[in-house]
Amino acid sequence: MNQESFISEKVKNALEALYGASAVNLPVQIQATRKEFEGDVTVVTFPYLKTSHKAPEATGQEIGEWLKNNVEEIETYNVVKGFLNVKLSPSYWREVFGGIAADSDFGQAAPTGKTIMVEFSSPNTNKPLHLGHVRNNLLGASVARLLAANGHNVIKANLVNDRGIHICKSMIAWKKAFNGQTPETSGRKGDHLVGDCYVKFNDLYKAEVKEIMETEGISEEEAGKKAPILKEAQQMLVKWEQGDPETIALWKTMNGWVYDGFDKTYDSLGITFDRIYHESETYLLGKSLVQKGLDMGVFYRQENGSVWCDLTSDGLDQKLLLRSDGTSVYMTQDLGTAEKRFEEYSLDEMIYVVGNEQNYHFQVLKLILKKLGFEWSDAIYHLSYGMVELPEGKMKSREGTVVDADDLIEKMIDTAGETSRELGKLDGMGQEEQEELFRILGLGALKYFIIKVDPKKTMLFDPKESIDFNGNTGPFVQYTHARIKSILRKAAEAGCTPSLGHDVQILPKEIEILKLLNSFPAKIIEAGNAHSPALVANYAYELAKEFNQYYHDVTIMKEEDSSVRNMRLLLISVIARVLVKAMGILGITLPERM
RNA sequence: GGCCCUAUAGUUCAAGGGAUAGAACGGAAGUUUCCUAAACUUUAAAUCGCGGUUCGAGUCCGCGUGGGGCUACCA
Repeated sequence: MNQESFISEKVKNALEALYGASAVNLPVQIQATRKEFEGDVTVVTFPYLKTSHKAPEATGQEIGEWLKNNVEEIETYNVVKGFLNVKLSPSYWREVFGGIAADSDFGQAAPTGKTIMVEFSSPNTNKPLHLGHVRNNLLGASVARLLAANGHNVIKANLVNDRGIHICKSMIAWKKAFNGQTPETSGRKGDHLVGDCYVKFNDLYKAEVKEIMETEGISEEEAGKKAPILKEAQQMLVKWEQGDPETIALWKTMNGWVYDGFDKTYDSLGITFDRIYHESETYLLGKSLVQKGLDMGVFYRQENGSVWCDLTSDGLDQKLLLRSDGTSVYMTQDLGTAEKRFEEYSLDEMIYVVGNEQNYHFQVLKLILKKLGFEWSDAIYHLSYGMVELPEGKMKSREGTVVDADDLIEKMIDTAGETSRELGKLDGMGQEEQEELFRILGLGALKYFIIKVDPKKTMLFDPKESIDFNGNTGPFVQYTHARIKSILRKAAEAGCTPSLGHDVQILPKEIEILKLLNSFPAKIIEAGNAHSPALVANYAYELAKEFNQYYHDVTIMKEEDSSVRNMRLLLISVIARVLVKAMGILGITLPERM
């Protein structure tokens, strides 16, 4: 229990004692005391004025006096307007310190027994991953770890879009322009090679359309429909659906290249999945739900045979669920997939990490599931994130401004290397060790930069300037950790053992740090409830900053009193541990030295 | 047209209805005999506009303005 919930409970006792049993239900507003005031925890007393029938100051005094007399851990209190600042005793903090130091997995919540699926990444197999996917992947992976830290059983799922007309386009272009080329013979990473095919298809298509327009003198729209290469792609899709062996074989081969390519990107981002779904296997799901909806009267059938759900009474539109030719749409598939997942895993929550351009889709998905009578529709959460924009605006593949994930990662690692060399930090480090360090730093910078931003906001990414290694960044936290480890190594060499002596004096500065450390578990819970790893990132930064200032202000190895020195060593070792845990949730490794 | 998101220092981001809106980068000025200057200290600089709810609003509500997204028998 941290200091805030501790005081919160005591305030409830005070309210009951002072104002009667009914006062227990009054809200207890607790916050950390601002630095400019004396105290550790602040109680906001405005909500009690009506019950106490007294002025804010008098009410604060009354509650403060009761707390001081009845709670031995409370040392003093003071009242400023409607704010009651409570100061806890040194022995309280000593106990807190000991508790944290003894908890080897501090910040990890006990198992809750809840199962949560997080679906993220969900790429198309016709183009390599880009910056937008990077935000998706980093967000999804860190939310999954955050929920795991909250004690939930987490299933990381990836729904790969491996079928449809777009895949056929890549296949056609490969046959026409890349025949015989493989990732091995071309030296091109598989996902990039297939991406090239997709781009090539569009080039060929455009050329055909232009020619038809000129020779037949018809509009671009009409010519677009007549282009032979598009017809070929459509025929190929039909063949695919019929299971034509040759088509299926090529499809499998090319998708295989893409998966190899994706795996490399996932690997460098440190991303894994527990369950991979392929749309080629799930796209027929949901059709049975259409019948169910018709039977229940929540769907209706038009004369042409198409099936719809009327959502106008909920402020939305009509939603198509089955085309007149009997084929299903994306929504139908998503309904079916959701049902299957909840059945298969008895999920308590299902989180979709998908860009905000699909907000409407998920609004509709939840609503239709509710109308179909699934109680778990409320357990669906769309973790919607904003786009990543470049200084010149949105990424546009046509203008070649798409930031490729692999290029980006490589560039980050290179930059980390250059910076390290400039700073001359590489003494006595082997080549391999150096490269591993550059990877850790480059990716740390990238991950932190992206995760620290509130997911729902559009974020700006400036490839030239945005990635700093100073300030509120991943490398700052990494640097802090490396410094602590360096001190601890020296201490170990000198034979010092971090420990908390019985009568060691703990300084106010140190109590500040203990407050911050002690709020870590609550921060994890708060971040988990908000599905927001950004809160964890900001916490880690705060803590790292506290350390840097602290270390500037106190002596450790030079400290003559060995019990004080050992206490400080213990304190910084706890800081290091909490930093590792917090940054681990973000998927960021903290180096031992740098 | 309808629906959703968003607006905070020059810039990129914070701020569970609470006290004097907090950092970082960039600008100005300083600090190297515990560790590692990727650090630390000092300093200038902001809530889009108008109403409302509240003891108290950057935060909640309404209207307006700017930015973004969605509104396919595409996925």
